Amino acid sequence: MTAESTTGKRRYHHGDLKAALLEAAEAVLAEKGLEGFTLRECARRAGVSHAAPKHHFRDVGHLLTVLATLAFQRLNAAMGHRKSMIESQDARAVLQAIGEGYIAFAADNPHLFNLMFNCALLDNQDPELTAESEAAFKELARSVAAVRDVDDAMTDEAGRLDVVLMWSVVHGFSQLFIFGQFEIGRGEDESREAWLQRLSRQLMARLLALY
Amino acid sequence: MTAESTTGKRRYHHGDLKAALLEAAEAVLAEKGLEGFTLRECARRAGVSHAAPKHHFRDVGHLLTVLATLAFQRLNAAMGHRKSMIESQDARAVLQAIGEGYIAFAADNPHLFNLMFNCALLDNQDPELTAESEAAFKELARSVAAVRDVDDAMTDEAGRLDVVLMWSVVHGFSQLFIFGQFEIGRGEDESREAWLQRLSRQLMARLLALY
DNA sequence: GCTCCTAACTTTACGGTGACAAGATAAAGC
DNA sequence: GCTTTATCTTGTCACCGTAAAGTTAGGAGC
Repeated sequence: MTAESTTGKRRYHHGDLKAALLEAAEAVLAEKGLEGFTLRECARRAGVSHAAPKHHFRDVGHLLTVLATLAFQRLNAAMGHRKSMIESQDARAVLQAIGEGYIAFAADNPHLFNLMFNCALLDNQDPELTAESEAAFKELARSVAAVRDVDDAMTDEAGRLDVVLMWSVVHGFSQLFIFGQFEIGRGEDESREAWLQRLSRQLMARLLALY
Repeated sequence: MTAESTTGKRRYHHGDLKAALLEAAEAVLAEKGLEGFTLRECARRAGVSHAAPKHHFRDVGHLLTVLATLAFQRLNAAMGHRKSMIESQDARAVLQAIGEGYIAFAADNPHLFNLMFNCALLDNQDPELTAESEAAFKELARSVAAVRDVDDAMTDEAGRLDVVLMWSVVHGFSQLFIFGQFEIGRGEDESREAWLQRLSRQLMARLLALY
């Protein structure tokens, strides 16, 4: 792909700079966080000059918007994967899987999660971004509808409320977990991963007691 | 206090620059958001040179940490106020009031809420900040304990889970509401405030059905 | 009153940032 | 081969946070 990897010499034309910049951006985001994110650092890692990104992205907000769109795709994939992993496709089990998938994605990609839901630089009018974001929402709403045994959860007031509740729980938990607010109740002999898995499972189960 | 307000002339010594900077900081945060926040803009609004803040705050992170500490105090006050407003001190009514207070604060001060829970520049080791943050958490845990009719909600596993659930709901809802993710289900004839009030009330009521 | 000390603030400077304009280069089309 | 065009570089600008050094004013001791 990039000639550099084979010849070791830098070409004037990168080859696939757009993808390379997005990859670099995610790495920078993971290392430095949103406040430490800089476009120039991305360019540096991709091995190009500081002005090179301009040709592929309008500005830093545009790059982040595209990255967030990809992140939403991965969130959707994560939820879908969890859903496909369970044997019984019982509505309650599906909802549980969707919720755990949401939380697992957030815990695995805290920097991306933060980007998706807490970045003022994002262009929320961007059609591709909103499409992916709505897809995530609809996946969740569909699961709630199934548990309520209706076609569309958003048609009646009670259904809408349950979707809001469900989303709030998984989102709030993810956020607070990432921020480290729950560390108090963690046993010392338990790994962070195991603890998260247990907690998210219990949380969803408790919530399902409403039905 | 500041001589400027009475004489109209700028003094070399401000008088109460620390407070003035914090006030300016909140205004800047409200206008420009966290990504548009600059220390120099704060200094400008306080009518001092760009290096003046250095004497009162180590760096930009320190200023934001102090501001976040004040914000947590206000969150605690908001919850306490809601709690004091209800006539019956029934445990369920109290929990409902606490939750609604949390959400109301977030909706009224989205910029501060974002600062408190989504800013990597904050010094989470700061004792004053952690003290206020823990106070908020304890207020919530206490309300959950009362509903469960126990002294301390954090002693048993089920109690801890309910605290986590409760916090996740109010926090996640606040976050998503601020981000505008719930605009879909809003009637056009309803004001944003009335809608929020109704929604948060219903949300807490639905959650209380667990008990 | 005076002097001295020190905290509060200003000025100046440095490296880094995003955005923009203009120039250089290579790849692709004819 | 020649031209066109997209891609990338260099150079510049205003602005940022931080630091060092200089300036001012308020207060303590006399």
